[in-house]
Amino acid sequence: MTEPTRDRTGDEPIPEATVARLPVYLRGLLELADAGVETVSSVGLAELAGVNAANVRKDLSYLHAHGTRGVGYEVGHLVSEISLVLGGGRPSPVVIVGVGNLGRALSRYDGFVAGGFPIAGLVDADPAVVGRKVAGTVVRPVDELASLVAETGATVGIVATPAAAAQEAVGHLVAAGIRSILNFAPSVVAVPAHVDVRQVDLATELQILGYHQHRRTTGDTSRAAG
Amino acid sequence: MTEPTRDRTGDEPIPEATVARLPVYLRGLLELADAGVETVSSVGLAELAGVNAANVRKDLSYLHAHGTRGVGYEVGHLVSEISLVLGGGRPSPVVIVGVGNLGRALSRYDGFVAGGFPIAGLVDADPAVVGRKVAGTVVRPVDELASLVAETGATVGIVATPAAAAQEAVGHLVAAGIRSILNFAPSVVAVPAHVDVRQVDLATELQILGYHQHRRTTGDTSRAAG
DNA sequence: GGTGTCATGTGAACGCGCGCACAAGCGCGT
DNA sequence: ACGCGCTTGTGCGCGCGTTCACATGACACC
Repeated sequence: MTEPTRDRTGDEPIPEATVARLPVYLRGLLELADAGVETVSSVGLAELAGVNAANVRKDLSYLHAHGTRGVGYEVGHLVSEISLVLGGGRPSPVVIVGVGNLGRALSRYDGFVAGGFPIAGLVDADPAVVGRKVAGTVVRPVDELASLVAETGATVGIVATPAAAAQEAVGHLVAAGIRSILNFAPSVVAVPAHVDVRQVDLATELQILGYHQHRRTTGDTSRAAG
Repeated sequence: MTEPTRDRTGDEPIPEATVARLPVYLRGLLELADAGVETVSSVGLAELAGVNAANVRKDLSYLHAHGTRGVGYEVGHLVSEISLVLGGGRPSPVVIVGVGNLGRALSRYDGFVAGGFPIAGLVDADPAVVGRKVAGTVVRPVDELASLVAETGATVGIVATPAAAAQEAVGHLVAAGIRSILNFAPSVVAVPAHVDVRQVDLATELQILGYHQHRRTTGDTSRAAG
């Protein structure tokens, strides 16, 4: 086992692939909790999350969520443990930059609030949009971004601008003190080292699907089935 | 898992990681083409895409897009080559299931059409939504999904329903002959082996960001060594 | 026409992540 | 009390992906 420098309680570096699966586990666990289930095995959780059971066990071993041999894991304990690791235990208000079609949809998306990410405010560069009320929140101008972040304690920024404005939007967010950014604009943005950006590109996802489909139809050797 | 037995011209299996980068390259190349640039080096393209230059070269080596030593790659050639690999050369109409906030935003998203994915139609299970016109298209009931796919030749399905309805929506799409699905619902869905599903979960992305932020603030290594 | 400069293309090594398979351990029934 | 069955926890091997480093080769300039 490659043991990193330290093994302190609470801040071992969890592998990125594991972190990406934790939210999926959490969703399944919350469903189980709603259904009144109190314990779950790695196999059960694996099916719920669509991954391998050994993978689940290894993932959970990175947390302090030990299970009971012969029984399984306690659902409630796992929920609180994963929630703690992912969110630090408290909600992270989100600022959305760019109130176009996508920005409006995101501001109304229930999953954010449910997942501990309430909408702290909306910002747009277009004067025609500023001042309008969207999803119960008044859209504010870009130059109020810093004060908005300060007031609400927002820690996450969502960029939902056109591609051409994405880099500028990110710049504003960074200047306002935001260090976690979710970028929906189809544009590679540059950020300082201490800022974390995740890219969500809808068209890219479709193009990846397109590759596989194109591959299945043209390079299809299963045509004559052998 | 497809059989990597064959190595014919035109359908070598391109590594998944490479496929995921090709759309990013394509975006950068289109910008260059717009700017009138005719050739680009692997270093230039790497900066544009935010990846390593050697990675770019290896990625492009999987395509039939050979460059010229000492000069670089021809932008136009790369564009057509990547487009061909990703889309098969022709547009793939998209059917959107679920016309809630997200579905409406997606139906109006310009990037889809620009990327070769025109909206073929909208479908919803809610009778109150069916018949309404969204983004210039009339929402149709779920039971017309199969005929809609047949009429429009749609090849891709987007699921933008609540989580509880996602599995059913996927079932309808599969039954209608769709083999490429982009699922925005926060739910793991089961599909037959010949169907390809990509998951885009907004809340999950935020939670991953939350982990890193939580880690930076609590397990701050800049504190004291040892 | 020769030479220098530059960029491609690729061989090899490193690291990460995944999955198998097994040992360790807990609980329950007898 | 004891053994049996179930499940966790993990060591190990394999494959993918990334990156460095270098040889190959084309173009431009003189």
